[in-house]
Amino acid sequence: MKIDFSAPSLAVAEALIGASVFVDGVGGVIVETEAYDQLDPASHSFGRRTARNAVMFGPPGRSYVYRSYGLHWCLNFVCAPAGHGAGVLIRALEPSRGIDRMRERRGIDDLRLLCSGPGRLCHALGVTSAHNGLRLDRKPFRVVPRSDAALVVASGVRIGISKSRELPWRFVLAGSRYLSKPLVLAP
DNA sequence: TCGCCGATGTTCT
DNA sequence: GAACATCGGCGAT
Repeated sequence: MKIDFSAPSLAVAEALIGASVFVDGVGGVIVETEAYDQLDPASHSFGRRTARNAVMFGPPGRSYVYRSYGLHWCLNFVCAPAGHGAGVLIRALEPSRGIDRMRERRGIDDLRLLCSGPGRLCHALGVTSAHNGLRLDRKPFRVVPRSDAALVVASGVRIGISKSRELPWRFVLAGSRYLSKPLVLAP
């Protein structure tokens, strides 16, 4: 089974929980995602196509990397058919491979803090603007679908946004200790 | 453990 | 000139 990135962002965000992502062999299990799309005021692709969000309007199955608050990088997977401006923000991983490399880059030891946040995981995996627009099925990326059919996915409201806060478009691996923040259910 | 706050670049008004 | 899909440090509890 492969992940179908041409599906809507909500479906992809749910399907990615329990999958693994690696950049040059460094990465882990995805435990937290958020869906965004063109009709969503909180999305970078809301409204019209611009230089920054261009990749979101391109073919699915590519990375969209942007700078957040002038300091951090954030990694998204573009999804839905080309032109839809949809994507999934990868918010947290449970580290599994290249842990020493991650500790080196992050300058901390605590496994739980290595990748528990969108900025943190990009730092740990070495993701920068150089990765913007790259295909996810080629080096340096590798995305492995989940194998555990029994895992439980929970959903709640997204984090750090001011618009469309009520939408339950955040997905997490239920019970994971590697989330950026606890899940908050939709009102 | 929690919450406030500054850092800092890019985008949009 | 304001807002922002964040993080880490600091002081208060």
